[in-house]
Amino acid sequence: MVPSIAAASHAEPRKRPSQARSIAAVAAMVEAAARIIETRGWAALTTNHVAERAGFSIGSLYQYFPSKEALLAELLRRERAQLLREVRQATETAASLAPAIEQCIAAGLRHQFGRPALALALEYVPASLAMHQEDTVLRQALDRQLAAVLARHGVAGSATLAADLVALCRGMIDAAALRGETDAAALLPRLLRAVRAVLQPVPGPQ
Amino acid sequence: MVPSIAAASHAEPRKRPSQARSIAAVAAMVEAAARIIETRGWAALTTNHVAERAGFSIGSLYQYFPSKEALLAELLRRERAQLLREVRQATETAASLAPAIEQCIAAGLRHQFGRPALALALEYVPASLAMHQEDTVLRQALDRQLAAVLARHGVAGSATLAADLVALCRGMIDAAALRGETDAAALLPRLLRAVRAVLQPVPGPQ
Amino acid sequence: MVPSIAAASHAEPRKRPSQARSIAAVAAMVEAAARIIETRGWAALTTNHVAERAGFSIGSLYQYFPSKEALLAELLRRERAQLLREVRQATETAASLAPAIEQCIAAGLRHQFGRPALALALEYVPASLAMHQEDTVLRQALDRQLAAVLARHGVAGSATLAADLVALCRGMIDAAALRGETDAAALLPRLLRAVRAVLQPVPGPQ
Amino acid sequence: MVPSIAAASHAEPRKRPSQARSIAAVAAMVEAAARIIETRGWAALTTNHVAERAGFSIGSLYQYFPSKEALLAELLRRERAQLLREVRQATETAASLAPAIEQCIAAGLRHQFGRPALALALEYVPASLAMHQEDTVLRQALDRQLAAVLARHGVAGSATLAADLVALCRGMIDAAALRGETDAAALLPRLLRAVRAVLQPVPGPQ
DNA sequence: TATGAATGAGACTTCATTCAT
DNA sequence: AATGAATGAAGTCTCATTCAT
Repeated sequence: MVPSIAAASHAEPRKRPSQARSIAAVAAMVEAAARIIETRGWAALTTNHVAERAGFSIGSLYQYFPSKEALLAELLRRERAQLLREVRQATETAASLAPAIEQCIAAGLRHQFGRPALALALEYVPASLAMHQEDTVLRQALDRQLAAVLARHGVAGSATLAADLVALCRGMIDAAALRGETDAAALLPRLLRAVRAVLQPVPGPQ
Repeated sequence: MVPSIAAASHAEPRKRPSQARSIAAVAAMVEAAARIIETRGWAALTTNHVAERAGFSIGSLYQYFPSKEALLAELLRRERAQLLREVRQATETAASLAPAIEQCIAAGLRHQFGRPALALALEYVPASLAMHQEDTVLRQALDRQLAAVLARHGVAGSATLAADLVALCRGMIDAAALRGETDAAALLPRLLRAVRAVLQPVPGPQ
Repeated sequence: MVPSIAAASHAEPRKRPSQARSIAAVAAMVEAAARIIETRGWAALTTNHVAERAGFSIGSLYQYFPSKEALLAELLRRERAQLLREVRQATETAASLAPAIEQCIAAGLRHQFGRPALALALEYVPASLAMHQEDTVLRQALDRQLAAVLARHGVAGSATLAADLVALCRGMIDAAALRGETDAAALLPRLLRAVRAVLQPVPGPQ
Repeated sequence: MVPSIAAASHAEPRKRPSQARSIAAVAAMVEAAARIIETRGWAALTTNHVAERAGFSIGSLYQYFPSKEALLAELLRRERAQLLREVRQATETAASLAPAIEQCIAAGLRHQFGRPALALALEYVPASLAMHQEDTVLRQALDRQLAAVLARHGVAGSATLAADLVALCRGMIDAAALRGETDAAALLPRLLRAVRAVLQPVPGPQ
């Protein structure tokens, strides 16, 4: 009856926390989850463990989240929201395409290398219907964000191109992180080069 | 949420199967696991289920694999070995760099779109120490393979560049698969363009 | 996710037990459940407790029953089947209506006073969809059984009448048990009298 | 399966409500409980749910009732008191035995078919020591009520007979309700006939 | 060697009840 | 008096793994 990830309609936190205490509690639990994933991996992420690390009882956790999955979804949102915000800001403030791109990539790197273990783990969220939807939504938001910048600056075919560029960067960043690279500064020029190259008009044959 | 994988001491099959029957048994179990992952996801991959689908008893499964993790490792090896083999062949038979690259990418696409659900799922293997090591080894093998081609054809800085190229392709392919793209032919030119662009000598700032 | 009685499709035991050991295991668990209900009430009927009393691990219990509810359904069936069997035999062997009725009532009394606490408790099965259906089916079977006898012996309006007679007896027997009466012999004549009276042709006014 | 009711020391409301507000609060909570049982069954009857439906905080509920069980006991009393009152009135105003009986039965039918789901559910109160005592007391009160009428009208052996008559009616009414019968008018003559038949002097064997 | 019944730690979740505010 | 956040014991159920046959 319980387990296996029920296709849940409850990937939302249980209370729109209105009071300061509630907000703090939710934040504490999400952060506890983040730290466990970071330090001990998905396998150690049990609801009891999260509650304990957050300094609450298990009952309290379930007062704020209807399920383990909802907690995870919230964590995913929290992390991705941060990235999305930075990307949005970059695309809105940059004067032209080049710096916009550059700042987006920088944001991506900050996101990945700020808490590398966490960021990497969140790319591999245990699949489940609800989580997958959440994930899809957030990925699309990022793709759209970039597509908009490209379009605004007159780049053609932007939707697919944007998705490819995001995917390409993500692939390179994740692989670097997976190999244990910790130097974002060393990665940045490689990313920039790749992205610029792909954005270059295709040289005609010959 | 995720059936935790008890950390097993070795991720090797229990016996170098000497008899034809053993080889067939191992293959049947690995394939059963693959089919379950493909059709019903990680959550449904229980050892009992695998044994049943393979037409064996659970006891027999544990005669061939010391742990669930070892079974997974074998599956991962099987899949990646196939890709490695094709890539090696491509790099060895191709006359020059361009067709070598092209055939590598084609191999990657075949691998991903041959059994898309499986390939995608295997990028999200529930992390664990042993699996992670296995995964690392196989990724490095691929990276080295490509680095060798690049070096042979006089491309400088080949190690990092190779890793980046592999990562870039993997990122784009996975993202496409995740979005539900099923048309490898449509993806190929985008990959080729990206790889070629990155391989192009950097235009001087002039 | 777990609790509250999920409207289960699984009120059937998990294995049609084919081997002697399985049959014994199922029987042991059902009987353990019966004894717990008898001695300590519904509240003490936990799956862990049942398994322990049956001398099995909790895992084994779930190998034979897909849910707590299925175990209960099996117990209900076991008990009611016994009653149904006796009633069927009574109705088939009795030469005329009077002894048929008499033997049915005697069967009812045996059933109730054989294991009074259990019989009483089973009249108050915690409602749930699956259990309720099971219960309904078994009640109807009993009603139909009696209706058939009545019809065979030329009593008109038998369906409703039979249901009423069964209900009337059940009410009297349960109430007696609830009051702590333990003397079936004292109850039998009262039941007989009531049933005969109701079966008597209605005396015309005047 | 059944939310176990912690054995509470007393099943009395916490205060003889002296103020109008208290009386209203108690009534609101009891009615909320009734409605939940009616509409969503025993499984949904949680104290938090009751408090919410009644428009109070869970803390307030525990100011008026020492335990969930006390709340249930109060509900049981409320429902049975209503029935008892009607029965008492019937027995006190009726001129002779026949109409007294008739009105008692009518009261029983009103009680059952007025709020059928509730009345039926209350016959299946999750057993517990305190509730069982409460239930016993109320059943006895009803039995005594009827025994008194019988005695007053010169029917011999009234105590047991009364108990049997009550039980018989209860059995028939509950079974009808359980089968989904909703027509009290159709049930009344069957009940009357049964009761009258049982009250008839036993015909000599002749 | 093969079988599959048995194990049991441990996961998720609920809900009656308390108590600081 | 009222609130509702917090508690935590306890319940159901799963699944990797073992071992007697």
